[in-house]
Amino acid sequence: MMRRRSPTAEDVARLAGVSRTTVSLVLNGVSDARIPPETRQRVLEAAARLNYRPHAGARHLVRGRSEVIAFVMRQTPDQVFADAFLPEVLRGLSDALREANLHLLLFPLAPDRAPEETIRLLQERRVDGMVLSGPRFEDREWLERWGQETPVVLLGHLANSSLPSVDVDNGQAAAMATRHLVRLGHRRIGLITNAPLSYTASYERWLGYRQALEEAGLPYDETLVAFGAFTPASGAAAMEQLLKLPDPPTAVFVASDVVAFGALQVIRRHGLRVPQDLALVGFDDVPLSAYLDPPLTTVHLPAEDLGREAGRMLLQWIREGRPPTSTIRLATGLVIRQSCGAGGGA
Amino acid sequence: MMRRRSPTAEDVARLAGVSRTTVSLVLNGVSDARIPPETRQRVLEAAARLNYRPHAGARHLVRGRSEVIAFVMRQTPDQVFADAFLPEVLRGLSDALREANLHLLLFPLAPDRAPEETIRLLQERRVDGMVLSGPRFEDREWLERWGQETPVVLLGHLANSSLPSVDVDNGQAAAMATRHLVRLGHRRIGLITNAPLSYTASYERWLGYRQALEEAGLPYDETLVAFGAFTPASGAAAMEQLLKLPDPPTAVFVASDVVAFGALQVIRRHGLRVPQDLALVGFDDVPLSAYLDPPLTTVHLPAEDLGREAGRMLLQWIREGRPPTSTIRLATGLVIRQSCGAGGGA
DNA sequence: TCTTGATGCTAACACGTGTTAGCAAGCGAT
DNA sequence: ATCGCTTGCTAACACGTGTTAGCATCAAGA
Repeated sequence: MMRRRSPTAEDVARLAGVSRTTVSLVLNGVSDARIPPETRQRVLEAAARLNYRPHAGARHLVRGRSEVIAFVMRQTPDQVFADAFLPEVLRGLSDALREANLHLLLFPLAPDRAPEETIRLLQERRVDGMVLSGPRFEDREWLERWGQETPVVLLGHLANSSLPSVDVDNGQAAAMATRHLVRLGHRRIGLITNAPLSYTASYERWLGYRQALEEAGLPYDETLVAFGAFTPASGAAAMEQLLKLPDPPTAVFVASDVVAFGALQVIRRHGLRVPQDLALVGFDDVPLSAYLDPPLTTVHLPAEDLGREAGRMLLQWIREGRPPTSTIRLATGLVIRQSCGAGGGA
Repeated sequence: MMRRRSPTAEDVARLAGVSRTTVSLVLNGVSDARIPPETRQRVLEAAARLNYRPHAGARHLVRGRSEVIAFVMRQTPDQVFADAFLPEVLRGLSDALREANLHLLLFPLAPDRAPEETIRLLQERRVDGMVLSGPRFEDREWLERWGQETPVVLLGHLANSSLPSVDVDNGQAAAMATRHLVRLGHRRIGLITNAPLSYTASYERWLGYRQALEEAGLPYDETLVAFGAFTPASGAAAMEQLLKLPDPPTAVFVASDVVAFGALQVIRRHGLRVPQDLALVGFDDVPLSAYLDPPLTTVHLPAEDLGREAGRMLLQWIREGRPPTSTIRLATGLVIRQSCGAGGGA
């Protein structure tokens, strides 16, 4: 197990019978250094024979670029839904970064912890950029400051922030989901939010819901709105509240699949059938919501695309040296299954 | 946006009125260098004032340690179940690594891609170790070779490999699940595997199932075994096959929750009730299986612990300089809900 | 024959840190 | 006065790479 020293450019140079400089010029393909093909060949062969790999640390030192992007996860462990998409997001992101030879360094940062420690580590690593997934309100200040020195892209939305971000078009999506219920003939349509309205995404979905009602000439009835908070349990409580109403809704848009799971449980406990007695539309298209009974009609969240777009924006910033001012809002689609009552094949 | 040069140890030295060596000695807390408290204080203050952070690349170069661990994800995007646990695993892993100041560098490596490219990157980065999640049979050779030079821990199991690994005790778990059904009085207990038996985990669960039957004096009936392959669709097909039997089982152990989702759908389509007509036990305890109808009784997979243990083993190898020969098998627990017919509160 | 310019290479510096060997000053003991 | 020992520091090297300036050699042109 003695860990032997890896070959250096010096070793390659010796084997090829040239100087280390020449090795560097050849391997980096410097074009204005006129190296004749035969020398080039000798160097390449020597490098291959020794299985030479340039030392990333040394390269970082001299080039000033670490070729590393930090991925900071800010969501709580109980925000299950966010978790469900993490792998997809990571795939999209690393896909986008691959072409630029950038790598992802992971920094879990639980929301109940102060960011100082993580900031320190980010600085030590001299990361070339950062993607923050699930920014929180309290993060605004340090993020803005950080953004002065290093490219940052937010995955999700942060109010009053000038940083570029990638998110789903929550308003459009929620309106689309609600419109779908309107089109199916419902007049009393409830809303269970995915989180308190202090969360931007939650607020935007609420706005979309209201907009769709307004378009349809339906009144906004406050009693038909209940608040979830990430978990199925919260969805169950919210649904209980709605079912207790003297005149309960005939359809509910639940702005999170996971929250909808709890809601669905409660509906069943009350002996009601979905969609006959109560129609349901969710949000997120969690991988397993297709396998509920009944399969959940829901808004599809393009997780991999979100990651990929975040990667693209970051690359753009890095390449051009200044932040793209834009904020990207990805459109979503409605996945019509059976919980809304419009489903085929039930 | 001009990216200004970060302060170096030299800058700190100048500000504190000492040499760079002294700065290094103070900041690294070298104990046998007798630095008087007041000098120490001056250096610390200067470092704080300049917000000095040592350059990780330079450190890597001189120390020979990158302080980075590679996390290689080998699972396919459609192995949904693996995805579901990734975030938890990552949390456990990075928790364990934090104390040693190690960080996680992510390498998605789709199973249909050759590993050479990734190997090259791992070598360039000079990672201090690696965790491979979801090793595949074809990976054995390069992994063994890699393990000669760098610490590796497998998350999951690889046949005929001498590398340390962390996995769930599949046999024990499957036996426990099957025993539970036996105890509930079932005599004809079916099995739907999570994957073809060529997968180690699948094979071990099959063995555990057989063992439990044998303990109970029940015959092993080949016709009661159907094969799933990761997806709900495969579970649906397998369950169709079992229900077509002249004398179908009264209970089925499905060795994967996700596969069980498909199976459950088919059961419902046949107009059968769970657990009254057919009892079901799953495997994995996917976050959402608690919200099925009925909630799924299942074997809990301690994902975060798996990650943490993998981290611990890796640290041990790094510290002691030689691989721990052991393979860790984490015990699991049965989460009794309602699909098995023993559940409370239904 | 001398100049010019291209060709094919290399010496040497820079990047920011950890670490070893050792230097100067002070001080007590011989 | 000399020796030895401690205290408090620093000079200098090493780590592996990218890059700039420049050095020989040779051929062609004046």
